[in-house]
Parts: sequence; C-alpha cells; structure tokens
Amino acid sequence: MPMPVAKTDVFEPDLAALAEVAKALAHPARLAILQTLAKRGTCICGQVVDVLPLAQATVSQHLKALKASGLVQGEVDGPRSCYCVDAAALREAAQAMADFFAGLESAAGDCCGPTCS
Amino acid sequence: MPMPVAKTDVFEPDLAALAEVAKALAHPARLAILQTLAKRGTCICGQVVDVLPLAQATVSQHLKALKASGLVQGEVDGPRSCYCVDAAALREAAQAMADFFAGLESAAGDCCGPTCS
DNA sequence: GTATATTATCGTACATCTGCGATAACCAAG
DNA sequence: CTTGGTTATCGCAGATGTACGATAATATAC
Repeated sequence: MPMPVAKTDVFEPDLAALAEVAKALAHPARLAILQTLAKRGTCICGQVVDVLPLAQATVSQHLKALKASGLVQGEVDGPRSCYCVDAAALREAAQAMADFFAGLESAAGDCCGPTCS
Repeated sequence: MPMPVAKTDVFEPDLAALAEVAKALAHPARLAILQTLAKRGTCICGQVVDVLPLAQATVSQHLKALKASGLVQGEVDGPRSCYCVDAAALREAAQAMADFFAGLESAAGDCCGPTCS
C-alpha cells in the first residue's frame, strides 16, 4: 500500500526502503520508544506508557508502527508484553542511512557560492 | 507548527530535531532529489523534474520541504534556480542519526529470545 | 470460574502529506 | 514592452498520521 495517492513504488527499491526507515523514525515518540526499549533487556509496554506523555492507545499504535517497520520485535502474552529492538534490523538501518549520507557527501560541492552559474 | 494535534514539543529537543530530519528523509522522492542535487554542482530544478516521475508542482513542494528542513539550500533567479545540498547540515544530520543508532546499540540486548521472562 | 490487570483494536476527530492542474510570478531574450 | 521558458503558489482531492476514549481480548491470580 503506497503512500498518499501512490507513487512510492515508482522509485528505486533502495530509496523506498530507506524512506520507510526514515518514516519509522519521523516521530519523537517513536524515537523515545526505541531508546526506552534499547535501554532494557525485557520491556513491558506499560513501562513505555509511563515514560511517555501519551495515552496507552497512542503508544500501542506507535509500537505497532515500529513493529511494522521491522525495527522492533515483540510478542504479547496476555497482560505481559515483550517488546524489544531488533538489533540486526537496527544495524541494517543504521548502515543504510550511513551509506546514503556517505554517497551524498562524496559528490557534494557547495555550488551556491560565488561560482554559481 | 507541531505535528497532528500537537505533542511534538513535549519531547526532548534532541529527539524532536532528529525526528524532523527523519521526516525530511521519509519520502523516496526527497531522497532522490538529495542524490540528484549532490551529484551535480549547480542544479536547476527543471533537471530534477526530468529525473523524477512527478509533476513540476510536486517536485517544487518536495524542494520546499527539503529547504525547510535545512538540508537543502537554494536561491531562485527567475527562470533559473540554484538548489544544492547544504553540506554542513548534511554532516550534522548524519552525525545525529549515527549517534542515535550508536546510543541504541550500546544497550541493545536481544531480550525476546529463549531467556525472555 | 471470576476478578484483575494489561494490551490491542475500534471509531472518531483533526491535522498533515501527497499529488496534480491551473494560475501567478519572475527574469531573460527578442 | 511583449514573448517565452521556468519556478512558486493556490486550490482541490484523497490518503495517511496522530491522538484519544471506549471497548474487546487475553493471560495471570485467586
């Protein structure tokens, strides 16, 4: 399911994948959730709710989004939930992001300076 | 102007700033634009339009978003426009992103394995 | 089995994003 | 000054994101 009116599937797969990662990181709450999950071994969603200034339903939605992005992995056993960051996916994401920035810098030249045509 | 119904300003500034960067990168078209801009010294928006499968108005909007995020810098002189990536901002963004991931990995332990409580 | 506690989902409301056509704004060229 | 080519902006339509309260679902504890 593409983005707004579609147009995501027209781009290169690499860019689309990286955009998905960026999308998952595009909200402070999700960043905070990732940090909270990473700081502990075993996590219970309730603890995450306590940390964030958001309602339980909202946190659950963010967790769902993170899980969909693959950055977070988790199972729920009744009242107990075990959410944790997927270390492998995280490394992949970090690598992809770093590669992207590296690719940009390799060719970046300040053009808008005095030598701009 | 915050996000949906506000709630962005409640989080730590670091996370909010990083989320803004991620938001700018959260669309394949914008990633492609960044690559295109980085690959050339002096860029004209028209060339960007030619590369992307999007209408001119849409590309202009993405450029506006990138400019607002600070990753892209540009001036327009009538029919000619000079858009280029802001190398410094780009380095900052890459650093912030890398730091974030590094901070996560330093404490990440696979909890959802056999030793999950 | 019932009560308790925790999480997921549903439905709603509002804001934002995305895309495009149409129009306006702008400078250079003639 | 008019023409032509380029970009910005406006207005619209549709999809998505965000947040919340209310409700359902589930496993533990008794």
